[in-house]
Amino acid sequence: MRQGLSAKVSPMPIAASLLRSRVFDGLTDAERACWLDRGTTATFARGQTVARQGEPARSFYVLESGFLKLLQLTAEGTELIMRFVVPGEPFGGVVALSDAPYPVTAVAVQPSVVRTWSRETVADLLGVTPQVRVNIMREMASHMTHLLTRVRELTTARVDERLAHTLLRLARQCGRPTPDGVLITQRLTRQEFADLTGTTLYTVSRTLTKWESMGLIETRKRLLLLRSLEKLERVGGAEDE
Amino acid sequence: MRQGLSAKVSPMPIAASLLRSRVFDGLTDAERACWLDRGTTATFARGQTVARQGEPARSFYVLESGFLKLLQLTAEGTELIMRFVVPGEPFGGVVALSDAPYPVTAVAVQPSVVRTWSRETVADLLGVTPQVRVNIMREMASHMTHLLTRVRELTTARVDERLAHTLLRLARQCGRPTPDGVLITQRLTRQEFADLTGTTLYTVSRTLTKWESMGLIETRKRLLLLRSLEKLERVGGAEDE
DNA sequence: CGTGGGTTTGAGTCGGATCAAATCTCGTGG
DNA sequence: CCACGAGATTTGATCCGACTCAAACCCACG
Repeated sequence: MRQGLSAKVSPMPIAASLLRSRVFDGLTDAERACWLDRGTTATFARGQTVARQGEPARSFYVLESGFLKLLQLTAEGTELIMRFVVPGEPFGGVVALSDAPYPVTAVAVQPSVVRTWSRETVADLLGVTPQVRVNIMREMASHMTHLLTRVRELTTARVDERLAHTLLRLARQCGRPTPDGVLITQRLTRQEFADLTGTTLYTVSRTLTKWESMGLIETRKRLLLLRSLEKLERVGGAEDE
Repeated sequence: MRQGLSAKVSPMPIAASLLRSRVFDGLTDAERACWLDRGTTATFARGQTVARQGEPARSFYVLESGFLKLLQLTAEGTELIMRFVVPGEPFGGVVALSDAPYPVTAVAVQPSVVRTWSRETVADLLGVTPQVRVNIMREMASHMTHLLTRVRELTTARVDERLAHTLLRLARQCGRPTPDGVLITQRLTRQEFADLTGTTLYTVSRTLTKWESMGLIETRKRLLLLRSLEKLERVGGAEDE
């Protein structure tokens, strides 16, 4: 049923992204090792589902490598991307600690390796290293804040402004600096930008084209290059050309 | 001043809302009493601000009596209501446990009494009763889920549908059953409904008027009476007349 | 009574969704 | 290595929901 679980499971790899993950802040090396030991890894191909919205939460995850999107599906099937997950980031924590169904679906955008802990294992390990609970809460608090500003933007800001913020957020999360600006290191479709911003792919296309002609951004081999973060930040109020 | 739980009648119910608050689930009576002891109460008149968005978080709160709204302000001054707080509900918990500025402003809609714990006191008490941390996380998880569905609704649903959901949520939070339907026990202005739904007071007015003429709702002395929750739930897809 | 906050209602406008179609890209297999 | 086809993107034309502005109205209150 869950396609993802057919993925292969291996015990050995030591992922650097896990070691420096902020969920393990404040732990000793031994404690970190203990967490890693007790988790299993699973790999997912592009498009596979790691966890499904509405299912009872069975596991806590940290992404080792790859790239995931967390999304909500509407009744009509439109998908809305809540956020992306980059290596080192946890997900499913919300519910490994309270008990509720997963609030979102996690899908691999790139081939991904995920470290997994069962509910019981987490409960067990938290007994030994309660600091992790605090770290997870910190993550939650930060997502909460993001969601709040997103709700605010959705009701007050124009599409242009929201798209600009989406790009800036992506730049922060998976951008690489280059001489000409910040390159977003993921190939995202117009549709995905739209799902992320809460608009349609057509509007995204038009807007990006406009910005490209204004020299704000540039598309290089399917990747987006932001030439000026400052100017992007100012989009919204000052729409002229 | 604060005494054991062995019942003592007083004109002001002594924090009954606090005793049954879900933040204190799983605690013994003694532990609850301990929390209550260490908190101080403060009262706020209608319109006063309890905590301000952006300020460093100094306290954790539980509402004893009254009614609060948590809102975000935009640069232009538009306010957007994130949620209401009814007696027994905590707020500011997000940040008493991580450390970030308050993500929202809390304003008293009705004269309110608030129990307050300082950051340090909370840290102290959590050492003794760690269960409270879990309870707070459960609250956070539930708000998170609400925010997620709200974000989804804002991008996909029509105003009618969103307003209907707003009313249903209010009914759940502060509704009282009557023979004719559920009465929302707070006098909210059209503007507040709008701030809550992410629309304008004009659209709210038109929509409510329409629903009233359809017999879905009714205004009684400034309060809103929902005559049929079921029909309200079906609004959105089925707009006809 | 007046006065002011809240509400209703009307008319006009526009951002952005929708639908349709042409064009581009790139991975794939021949 | 090239040509093909599926998916992605661009662009145009049209339409509608909901915001905006303006004005009248309704009440609760002193």
